[in-house]
Amino acid sequence: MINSIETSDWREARRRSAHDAIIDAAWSLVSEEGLAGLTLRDLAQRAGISAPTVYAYFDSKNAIYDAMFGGAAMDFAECLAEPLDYDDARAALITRASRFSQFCTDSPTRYQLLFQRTIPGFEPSPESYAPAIRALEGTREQLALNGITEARHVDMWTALITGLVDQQVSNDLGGDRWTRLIDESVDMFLTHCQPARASRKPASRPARPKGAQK
Amino acid sequence: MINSIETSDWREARRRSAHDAIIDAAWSLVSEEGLAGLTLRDLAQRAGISAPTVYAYFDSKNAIYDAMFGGAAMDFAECLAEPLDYDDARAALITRASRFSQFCTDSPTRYQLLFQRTIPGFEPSPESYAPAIRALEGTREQLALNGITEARHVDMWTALITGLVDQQVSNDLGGDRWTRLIDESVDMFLTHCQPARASRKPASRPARPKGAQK
DNA sequence: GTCTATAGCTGGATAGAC
DNA sequence: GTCTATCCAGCTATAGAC
Repeated sequence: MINSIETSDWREARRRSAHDAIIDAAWSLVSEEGLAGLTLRDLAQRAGISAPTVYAYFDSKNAIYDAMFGGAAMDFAECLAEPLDYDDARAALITRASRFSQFCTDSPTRYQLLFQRTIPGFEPSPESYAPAIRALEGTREQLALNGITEARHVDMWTALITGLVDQQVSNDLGGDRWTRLIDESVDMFLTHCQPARASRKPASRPARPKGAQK
Repeated sequence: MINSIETSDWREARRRSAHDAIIDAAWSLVSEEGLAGLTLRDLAQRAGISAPTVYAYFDSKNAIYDAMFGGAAMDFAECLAEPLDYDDARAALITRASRFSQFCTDSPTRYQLLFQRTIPGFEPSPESYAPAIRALEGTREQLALNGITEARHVDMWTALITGLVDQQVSNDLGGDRWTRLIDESVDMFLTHCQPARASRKPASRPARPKGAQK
């Protein structure tokens, strides 16, 4: 990608690409067999290497899960960090919720890994977890732009949106039975939480014209 | 329990109690080791029998999960079926949501088994699943008593409540960070969904004075 | 770094005596 | 129905040659 790299970076790049190839194979595998269905043998076969070779890149099976988690968390943060329409705080909030929903329904396996802790002995490392925290911070800022700052309202928001997504993923995969309710749900939420605002579309934006997202 | 039972019922009763003892041991085990941590060896040890003896009562490991699921589903339906205050539809709805929440947070493992399908090869049998359907029907009726009949509003309700519970179970086990938001969330929901009603407390109940539950 | 071979373990399920 | 003994499959992870 970048011109003029040194010899040691060469090796590093090669190693990194093999590393990534294994993770790609892992995603491909779990998308078919489920998260718990990941085995080193199958993974190695799909990656075109032998099982022990995997250990040249990862210390353990959980290290593979952690790398998957870390990558997914970064994708997640990136997905939500893309610029929004700052002229309409409400529209931006809906967009954000839709992106979250889209991200989750795009890959239920990824959703399961990131948001439902279901793998027996696995806990993500703090490094892998960090981007997810950044994303929540972004949510908080986005809500603040809508005049919502109370902690309990932020909690209501996360419950509302994850509830919709969870129902969608659990009970209507591939459909839109719940995700299509995002608009109305956000309306309901804003009408309830926005303090002294009668109509839905805010006439004046609350402070801060830039820098909401990353 | 009942007087004058026949000899064949004796045997049946004994068998049933052994059956139940195994399921009890299974719940005890998964509450410590997690749902995926259930193994026939550990289960047998906790039940005070040998591993193969388990097969005298269950055809397979999944049959054990199914029995657990069935019992939990019946408890669930029963929990929600207890009589409510029919004088105040809104209060009854809140009570129902609180019971659901309580039921789920009482035993996260049971919640996981019933509502998050996370066990690799396991699908509950229709018989085991039936009570859960009954319970959802009860929810629908309870919502109808609040004047809420549109399908999309029923879906919004389930998403809202499961969202709160899910966040509670996932991120604040043992606390009440999200469950304490039930009241306010129900208010928000009713204010949004109740068609032509300005105030929260309905002056007149919509039809049907009895038979909401069960 | 990559392989073959295999250790070491744990799991579900079965055989057959009692 | 209950046991002991065992089978067989699958897994993660390591050893050691190349």
